[in-house]
Amino acid sequence: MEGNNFTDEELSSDMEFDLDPCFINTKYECLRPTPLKPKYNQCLVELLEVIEHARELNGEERNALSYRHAIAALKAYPRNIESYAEARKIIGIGPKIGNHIKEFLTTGTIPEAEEINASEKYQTLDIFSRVYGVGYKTARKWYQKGYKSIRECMKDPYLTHVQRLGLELFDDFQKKMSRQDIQEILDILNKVIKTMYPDCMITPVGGYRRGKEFSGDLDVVVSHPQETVANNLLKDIVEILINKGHLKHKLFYGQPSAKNKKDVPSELISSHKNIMDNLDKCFCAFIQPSTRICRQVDLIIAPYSQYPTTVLGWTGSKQFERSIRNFAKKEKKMTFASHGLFLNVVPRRRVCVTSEKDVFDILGIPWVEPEMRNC
DNA sequence: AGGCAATACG
DNA sequence: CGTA
DNA sequence: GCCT
Repeated sequence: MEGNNFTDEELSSDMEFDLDPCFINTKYECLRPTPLKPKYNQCLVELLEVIEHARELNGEERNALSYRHAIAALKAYPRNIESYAEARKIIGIGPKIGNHIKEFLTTGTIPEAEEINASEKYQTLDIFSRVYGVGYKTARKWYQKGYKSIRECMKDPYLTHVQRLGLELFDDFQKKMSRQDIQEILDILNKVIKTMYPDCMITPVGGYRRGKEFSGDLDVVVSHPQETVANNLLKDIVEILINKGHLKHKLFYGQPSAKNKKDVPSELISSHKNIMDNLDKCFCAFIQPSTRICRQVDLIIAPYSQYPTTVLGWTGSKQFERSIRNFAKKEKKMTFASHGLFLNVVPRRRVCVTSEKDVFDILGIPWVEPEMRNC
């Protein structure tokens, strides 16, 4: 070190190697805002997302998760990454992904991502996995059987009921909804549901609430101040939507059957009587009047007391949800789920919340607008 | 070396 | 177990 | 694949 009379200033003023001070460098994505459309690192993020998706299709979930962490950080980063050293300082970017970034900085692309994009196999797996009811296992099975198109998959003799529906509705479900399309459906839901239950609360969640310009589906959380009324909510709503000709199919219909069976060491879980607090939901194919296109609409019913956590839990993004759950468990000895916030002490205790912000406050997470939860 | 979100349905 |  |  002798002879090197660098001042602190000089040592740390290599902007190239310093993280932007505005960036919140954390492994918990929920602790910082992540915009839907970042101003920086867009191209890099797109390429890394290609690799991430390929890992998922390959069944390498943990590997894919690592890419997701890195991508989330880059989306939140307030300027373009300019060096390998800079990238490596970001929590979540290790040697492998760091090398991809180095390649990108010198060549303008990532070879592995280019190979994946050019691969017929991945193009096909990608299509198959977009079918409702089909994950990477089924997609790969179909690919191995030699299927090349959705049409060929429809001839498969082992389709589940849901997969058959997913294939039949594939073309419609592929069509993205504009915010106006979604508003049209929301207007109908509001009118139909409030005519029957004037006090019903109806909140659109999912990507729409996060500000997405186009959505593949619409998620809606419905609740009612009177728990007794809320009991038949889903059944009544689905029934009336069918009667009015809006619903074409039920893709998934789960009810809160009072079966809290299993080894339950009993009474625990909640201090209240809400053990049968399964959320009920109906994923359905909804015919949009103006276009006659079948839209995937997910109706989620929440007991009034769980309304805030359900809205938070269904707003996403997927990574934001994983992050907030992870943070709650690791840093606060709590469990967060759509059906509530719990303190993991001896008798596991439900923590009452009256708003979405309550959850952030209790967990000690700075408020993040829905539009900034796009990690 | 262990963990990576959580949970219900078919 | 596979999917959402 | 990355963090602890």
